[in-house]
Amino acid sequence: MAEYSISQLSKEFDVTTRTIRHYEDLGLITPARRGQTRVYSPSDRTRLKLILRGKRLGLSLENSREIIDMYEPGKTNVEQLKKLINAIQAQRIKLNQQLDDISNLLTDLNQAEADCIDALKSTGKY
Amino acid sequence: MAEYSISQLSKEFDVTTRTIRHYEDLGLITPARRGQTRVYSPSDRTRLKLILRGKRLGLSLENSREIIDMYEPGKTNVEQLKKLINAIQAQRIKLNQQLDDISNLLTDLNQAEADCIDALKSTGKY
DNA sequence: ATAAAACTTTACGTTAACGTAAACGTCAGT
DNA sequence: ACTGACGTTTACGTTAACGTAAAGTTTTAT
Repeated sequence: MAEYSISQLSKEFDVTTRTIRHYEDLGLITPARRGQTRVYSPSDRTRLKLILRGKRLGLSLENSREIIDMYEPGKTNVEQLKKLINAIQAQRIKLNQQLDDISNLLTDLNQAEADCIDALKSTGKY
Repeated sequence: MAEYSISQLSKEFDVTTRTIRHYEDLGLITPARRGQTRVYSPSDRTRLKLILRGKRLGLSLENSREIIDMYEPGKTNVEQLKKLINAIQAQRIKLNQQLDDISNLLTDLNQAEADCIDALKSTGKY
């Protein structure tokens, strides 16, 4: 089964069809058509997956597109490649910052939780 | 120096004063006033810091407020505490998902970069 | 004391990322 | 032939998170 309908993908990734069409409007996915109906390939599905992952990371759709386009072919231009490498560097920095933030936040959450539990215990209701 | 002006904070964290006032509008920070002028305490500063960290992690301001409020006092109600613990659990799950996403994305970026460099090498211009 | 810098409030504008509704085509099942 | 389920386009609406004036006050520097 190397094909998907829009509602299949919408169910699989738990997004609305409107959302998927929106991504197409922005040129993030360009499914084939059978008549008027959209037909999604595994590659289209992967792109959607990457977009959603980007979303979870707080990337803009524009930003996601840039990253996703890195994996595509036709990037033979030297200047393009150098720009991509720079973009990757920048992205890596952001991600490492995020890792740091998450680590800190998790620590904070642990502390907050411990405080909560202590408070509960002291009520004798835990 | 246990005080900060709005522009001091705006410079330190590289956000506009408008942004800081916006957070106040939403009830995220409530600085004291000297006359009409806002005066920020170290605690206010910390709240701002936490908000901005939340932003980097893709949290909404509302979401950030909930988390930040966890560290504050006056949460003596048992039900409140249980709700907080649940919220913390949910947040932890999201963060772990993010960790996973970042790890995957970093791997992808490394691969993309390697491909770029290979492509550059083959042009003999690297 | 006068200009520049920093503060204030009020309020309309903007962008991203969709939601929502209307109005219509197409095909499977009864 | 009719009813749903699924698909389509077009287009206006909405929310979050500020931006961007405008118009005024207060503080600081020269």
